[in-house]
Amino acid sequence: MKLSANEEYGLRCLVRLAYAGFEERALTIPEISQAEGVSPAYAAKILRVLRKGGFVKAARGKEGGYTLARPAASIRIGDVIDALGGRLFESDFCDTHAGQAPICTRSVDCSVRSLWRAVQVAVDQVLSKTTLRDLLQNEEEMNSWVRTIPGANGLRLIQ
Amino acid sequence: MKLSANEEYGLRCLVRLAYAGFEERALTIPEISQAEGVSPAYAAKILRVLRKGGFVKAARGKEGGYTLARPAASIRIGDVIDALGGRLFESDFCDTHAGQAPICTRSVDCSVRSLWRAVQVAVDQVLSKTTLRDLLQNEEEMNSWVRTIPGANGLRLIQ
DNA sequence: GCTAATCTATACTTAATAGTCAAGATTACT
DNA sequence: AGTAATCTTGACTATTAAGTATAGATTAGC
Ligand code: FES
Ligand code: FES
Repeated sequence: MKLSANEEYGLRCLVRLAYAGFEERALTIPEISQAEGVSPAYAAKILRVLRKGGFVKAARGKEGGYTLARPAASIRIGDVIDALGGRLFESDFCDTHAGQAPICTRSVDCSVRSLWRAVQVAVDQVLSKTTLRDLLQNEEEMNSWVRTIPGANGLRLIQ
Repeated sequence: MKLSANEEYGLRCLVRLAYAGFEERALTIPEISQAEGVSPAYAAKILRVLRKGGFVKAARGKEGGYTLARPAASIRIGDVIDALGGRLFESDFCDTHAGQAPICTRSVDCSVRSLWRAVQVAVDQVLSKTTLRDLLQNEEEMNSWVRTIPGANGLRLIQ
């Protein structure tokens, strides 16, 4: 249960593009790569995923670069994370368990599955209510915003 | 953001041991391996992690096998998952970002970090309130139980 | 003490993810 | 048309996670 490298860097690239969008500015791979501290080749690979997911668009040639494909407020972070790293608990998760025969406690009636589903729902509750626009604020503002997510209102971010 | 194989199988092994505990029975590696549909060698590897985490204890020799190290009600699933697969967002996560120089949007003031923290809190809210004892019920019972978790009360398990 | 059943430890192989490289395609500018 | 800046693609290598193999240690029962 780890964030993948794609998720970590991909989201950060998107945020950076969103900021650049304020000034109607496209960012090139070298710019993004340097800003995020990853190699240009790797940045390119990540940007490709984001492009195929429909979150950014690219312009080639001189004066080219990447921009958001649509307004930050209409980009759900949940969708972004799905594109970059898949879901924690896919709906076919239990079809692909290792063994064939005596799967789980009681096959079709499994409390563990219920737990995983609950965790996925908890994650989705945060990620599907957050848009890229929401990430364009400083950490403190973001902390208080997160507390307003319905269903997650008990969240204590300060440990 | 995927469940690791360790997490998936490790938790299932624990649940099985908990059921066996009802009858004061130890389970051997061959038994567990067959029940969960993984190789004996792999089951052994997973059981070792669980043992080192203090969740199960092993008895060697004839009549040996694994049993829970303590009552199911005192085994928090959050702790189990931590031992099996680490946390989504470790506290030093942002210290270990790739590049050195211009980390994240504004280094010490990062909205992305706040979001990851919120996701981690959401996950913990489910996992730290669930004990192994809670998993010893059927799926339907488990579903309704999960809905009672404070802060997660908006959870809809049926999609 | 011997044996068979059991766990334990470490090393090894395979598969998946992370990250790099190089050749090609597009565009703006002159 | 030529050139330099840019994205695009697929193949490659490196690192980590998943899974296997093997030899050793412990215990119960005879
Ligand atoms: S049936 Fe998939 S976790 Fe139990
Ligand atoms: S500082 Fe770590 S995600 Fe921004």
